Amino acid sequence: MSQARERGIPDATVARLPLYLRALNGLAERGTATVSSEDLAVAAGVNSAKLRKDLSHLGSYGTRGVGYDVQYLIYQISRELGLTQDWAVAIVGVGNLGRALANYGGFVSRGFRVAALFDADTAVVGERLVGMAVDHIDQLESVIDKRGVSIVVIATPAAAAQQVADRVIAAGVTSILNFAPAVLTVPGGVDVRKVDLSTELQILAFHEQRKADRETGSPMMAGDWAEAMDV
Amino acid sequence: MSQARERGIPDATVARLPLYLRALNGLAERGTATVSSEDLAVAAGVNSAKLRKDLSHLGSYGTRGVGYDVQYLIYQISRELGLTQDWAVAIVGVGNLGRALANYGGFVSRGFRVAALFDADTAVVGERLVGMAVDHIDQLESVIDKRGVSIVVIATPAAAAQQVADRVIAAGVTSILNFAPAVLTVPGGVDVRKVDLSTELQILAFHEQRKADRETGSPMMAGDWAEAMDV
DNA sequence: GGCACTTTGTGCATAGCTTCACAAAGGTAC
DNA sequence: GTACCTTTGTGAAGCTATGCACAAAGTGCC
Repeated sequence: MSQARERGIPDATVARLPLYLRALNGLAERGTATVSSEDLAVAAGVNSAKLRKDLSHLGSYGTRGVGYDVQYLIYQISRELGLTQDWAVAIVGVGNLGRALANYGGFVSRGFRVAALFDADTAVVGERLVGMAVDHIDQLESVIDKRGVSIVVIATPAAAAQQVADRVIAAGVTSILNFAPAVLTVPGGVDVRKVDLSTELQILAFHEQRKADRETGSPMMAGDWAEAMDV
Repeated sequence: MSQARERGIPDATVARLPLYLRALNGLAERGTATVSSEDLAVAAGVNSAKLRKDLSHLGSYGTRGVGYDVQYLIYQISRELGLTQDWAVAIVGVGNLGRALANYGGFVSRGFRVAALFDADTAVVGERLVGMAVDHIDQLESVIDKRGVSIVVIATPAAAAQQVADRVIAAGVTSILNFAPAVLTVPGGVDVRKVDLSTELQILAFHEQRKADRETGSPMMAGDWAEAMDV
């Protein structure tokens, strides 16, 4: 057991725990009782040594010669991730994306609950969505406080994102998931994660282009950029 | 100049280029002509040494004592990311998320174009969205081929994701952006990036819980897990 | 031209992450 | 109980990424 459990799980490990959890839930649904690190690693799409090292950060929950008890490991990971308690999530910005998020099934699953919806557009305020009325952004602070919201999802246009972040932080929120394509500046102690669709596409485009270059053998030269850009 | 430009930009750098590009576009809109690594780093929310090292991988595009020409750098990064050409993107799965993606403004911006929409539900097929009719999934291969689609976004339920991936790969696609909460198994040479809402929330929950633990000083004990889970 | 100032590009040290490889530990069969 | 098999947990090595700190290179003033 040695130095495990001493609080200090690497970020890279934390980022993979949800992946393992999903794989384990899949196994549990199919009635599997125990699983080896090798099999679980395949299901999660990672290297088995990495998987074992990741799990060893939580404690020594496997049995040598046998593997891991699926249910027990699900519980331990859930507990570590804080999913054994209920998190009240607010979504700010009920446009296309905000609606999609509110309706997204897997979202509301284990541990998370959409507790508030906000929008600045009075035409949207009052509308009901997943059994919840949309509140006006003016009520942000009071509703967050009243409903015990601890995680806020920002799905507003980029221009509004920083302002929303400032307000929810002032209201005591310290965890933000940002879908707006904007860099948020936040004080220390506040966690921001961002999901950015165009960034992901651009990364894919980079690799796609590289594959194409390799085939044709024409690594585009740094030619007349002014022409291409008309500056 | 030394060893730059020798093809082999670190993944971590590639992942940040879109961030720099966005910051630069912001500066360009405000009419800024040149920018120092320090200022650009602040705008992008990174360390300036890291920024300079990242940019040095593309080549030596700055001027000592002055900084970087905003327009020129925008062009160089765009070119490196492959945004000077047009990418035809298909979205598979026109549910809430698929619709949100299709309508998402920043998505269709620079370099990307929604060229096809697919769904398995005949009630959705034929519907028009962003000037584009939804095709039935049966037409997947032929439409991908006809419209030159090279990047596919999977926004289907998890159960359908692998099957969709197999089909688009068979149709010649080698870049996939996966929004379905499923691990995709793909052959070598195919790039998959995944965006997972519940994973992000779970990571936030982990940190949020840890903050709470630190305050109350009650690091939840590994108690009767069977009770909590009812197994 | 020379000097002072600014800012890039990068060598180097450090930190963090990944992977290998194996000893330790548990199970099973006889 | 012993021998053998399986699989975990982890030390150690290698690799990648980060950030400091500074020499090199440019600008502009006089």
